[in-house]
Amino acid sequence: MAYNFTEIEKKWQNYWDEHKTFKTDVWDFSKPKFYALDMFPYPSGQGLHVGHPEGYTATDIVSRMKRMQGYNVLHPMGWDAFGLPAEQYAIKTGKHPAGFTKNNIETFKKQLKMLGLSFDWDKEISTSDPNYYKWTQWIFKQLYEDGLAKFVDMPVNWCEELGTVLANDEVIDGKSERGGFPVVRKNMKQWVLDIPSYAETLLEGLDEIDWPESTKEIQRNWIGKSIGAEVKFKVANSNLDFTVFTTRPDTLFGATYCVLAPEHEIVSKITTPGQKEAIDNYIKACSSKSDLERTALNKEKTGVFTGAYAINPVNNKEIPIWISDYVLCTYGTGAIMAVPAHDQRDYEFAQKFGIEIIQVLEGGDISKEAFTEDGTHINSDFLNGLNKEDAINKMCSWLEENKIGAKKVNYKLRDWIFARQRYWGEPIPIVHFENGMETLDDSELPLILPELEDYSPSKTGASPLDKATDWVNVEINGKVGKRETSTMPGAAGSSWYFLRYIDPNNDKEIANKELLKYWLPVDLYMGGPEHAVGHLLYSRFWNNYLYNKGVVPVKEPFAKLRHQGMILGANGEKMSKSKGNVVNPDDIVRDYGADALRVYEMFMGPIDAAKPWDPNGIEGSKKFLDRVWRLYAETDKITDEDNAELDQVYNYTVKKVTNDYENMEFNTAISQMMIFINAVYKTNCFPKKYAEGFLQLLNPVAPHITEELWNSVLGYNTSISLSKWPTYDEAKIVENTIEIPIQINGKLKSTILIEKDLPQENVKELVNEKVKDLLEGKNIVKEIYVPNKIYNIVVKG
RNA sequence: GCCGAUGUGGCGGAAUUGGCAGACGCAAACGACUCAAAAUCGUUCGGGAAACCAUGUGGGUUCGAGUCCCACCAUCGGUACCA
Repeated sequence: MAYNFTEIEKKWQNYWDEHKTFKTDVWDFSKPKFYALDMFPYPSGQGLHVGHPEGYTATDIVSRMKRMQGYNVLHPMGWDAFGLPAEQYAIKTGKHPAGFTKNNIETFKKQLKMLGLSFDWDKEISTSDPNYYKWTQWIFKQLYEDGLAKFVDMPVNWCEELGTVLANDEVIDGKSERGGFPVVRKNMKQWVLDIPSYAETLLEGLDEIDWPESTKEIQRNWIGKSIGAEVKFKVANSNLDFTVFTTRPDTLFGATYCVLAPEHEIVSKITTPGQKEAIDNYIKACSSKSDLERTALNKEKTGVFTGAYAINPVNNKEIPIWISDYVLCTYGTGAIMAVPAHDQRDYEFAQKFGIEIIQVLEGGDISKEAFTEDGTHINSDFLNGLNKEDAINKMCSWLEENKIGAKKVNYKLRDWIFARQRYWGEPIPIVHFENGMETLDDSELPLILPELEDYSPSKTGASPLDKATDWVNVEINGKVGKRETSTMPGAAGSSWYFLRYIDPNNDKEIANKELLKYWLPVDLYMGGPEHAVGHLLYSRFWNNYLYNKGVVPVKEPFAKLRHQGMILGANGEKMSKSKGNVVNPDDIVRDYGADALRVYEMFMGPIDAAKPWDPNGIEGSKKFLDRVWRLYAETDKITDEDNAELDQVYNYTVKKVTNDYENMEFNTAISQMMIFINAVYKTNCFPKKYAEGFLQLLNPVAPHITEELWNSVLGYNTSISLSKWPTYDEAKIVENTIEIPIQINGKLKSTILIEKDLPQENVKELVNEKVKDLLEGKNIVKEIYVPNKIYNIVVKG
């Protein structure tokens, strides 16, 4: 018989709600703490998809086990409620985003409760709640006062279709991450956060945290540290100069020209009259190119000679100055020295425009391509004979002595563009006056979003908030000003939400200091790998900043991070409506129950791997739960007697499941529980203490059925969720009789049963007797015995 | 191009980290129960008649390799003129 999961699951969900079973007393410092966090969802109108329960179940399993092991567990959930999709929907329907966001949250919450997740709902937060974004605004204010939030005129990623600027991580292949609309470079006055000033801190912090190595590597690449030198070049026949950045100062003798970015400020000053027209045309052509065009055209080098020459400081040779868009104004100094013999890009450029190529390193064939590896220096005066490392050091010293350059570290990491010309985000608490700007006083926070008739953005870069004239025009201390009308990006609210869960209703500070000290860092953070350089970098930045201010007690917010892999459709492709392979968790819960869904998603494979959904797989998981149910509720096997037959498998199961949960290897934990149940089916008597222990092991994965059996079969009237985690007896796990494989020349020929720790001589005797026939006429060269593991005989002839 | 990850039966995946490859589950086949089917309970289940051959391919180290080393191929992620 199959059990009535619909009834049972509802019953226990209500029980947990009514009894506040999972409410965390954050002030109880008597126990060790465990903070288990999920990346909070954006409450879209689509509701939950099957990917959500995967990560949430994983943290829920660990949370439930830790709770039973005596930890004080914080396991909260909330809503990343500001963002573009809600706004696009508001524009289309004219409805206020707050209204339908609230409805979406209700739907999400209902769906999450239906999955039996042990969240403490008293800690719930939403980023669009003024009581929450008051503190997002407060943090912004601190950043502004400390000079890390700046209002600057700079080229930004402008998406006309969305009517807003975008951060670098929101632009993929020259198109907007949301919607795939074209993105162009445009100069605008923008709010940016100075994340580059934290580049080194963010890089170093990666060494201290337990994160997937691949994710750390993505962050390292994104930060993009490179060590080199800056070198000053004088412009011939003028008193102007410019500075280049290079990682290969050792190749300076091979520099045969310089290239400036088209936007470089010195270009107009050095261009000779004869070259002016060509230069102006080139600059014009570059500025109208979109990012997409620039990247698409990167195969063929283009550029124009300025007519001016620079003086190579090491040998006073005059070398031509060109401009080209292969040099970016946003990296380094926007100017390079070009060494065509030893840089592939310079090589292509020099080949195309017939510029001299001077080899300064031995090796390679520079008639075909640049030689970019290490080698002995030649044609380089005082560097001759040195290798790369020594030559770099010697050149840097020389540059410093002669005051024409110095060692320099550069990072690819750019300012975080922090304003969006949109409605549905946190208002920036700044007022612009005739002469300057000011932040709002703390007492004025939260600065609440005004109501609007029309949420649509303009194509010109004006924010929808500009239309709220009553709100925009303010008078502060007798001065008349205008509010800042751009809003913060979605990643603002999510950069610190994990702090707020700890003390969600505090109206004096972002959270109580003592509580932060006890609860931080997050012990387990679970979410998709797609946030590697967005959210996961921004929140580390904010947390490091707040640490420096003494607001939070730890530098790194997330001590351990794990990713859940994507659940693919049954055909192995990404789920999508157009492919018709979408699995809806509501349907699965209705047809099989939440426990079966949880078991299946955890059993599918390693948590971080991408796995296809198999409709038969969910059946199999349900069958396993039915088997457990029948064993407990429909047989008389459970007795007070002992059963030595189950000692080994039971104790091993407790050990393995406990370790596997700890290591987040849920698929093998479930396998072991299946092995245990199979063993119990084969025997006549199921000792009650083992029956209890097994239910406790299964509880984190399948909380409803285990509560029900704990209560109705084992007769407890308290929740299994609050029971004490089972222990095991190591002595009972070790088997006394061991089957030893016998190999001849490394190939398995036979096996033999021996007593554990039998002396080698005795094993040798037994083995040789066993494979006597196979050894006939052969010379035994060597015998290898790995005690209690394997016996290998090497023979000849 | 560069950086990172992955590659094991018909399928999802195990393998105590160098020691019996294929645990557990799905699918399939057969049997029991049933008038019958479903459900359930058993049994079989990488290939090959066997010797043997099998963990993407080709080499290597080792008594012994899915696991370590070298070269390559494929798939997936990240990144892209970053000097």
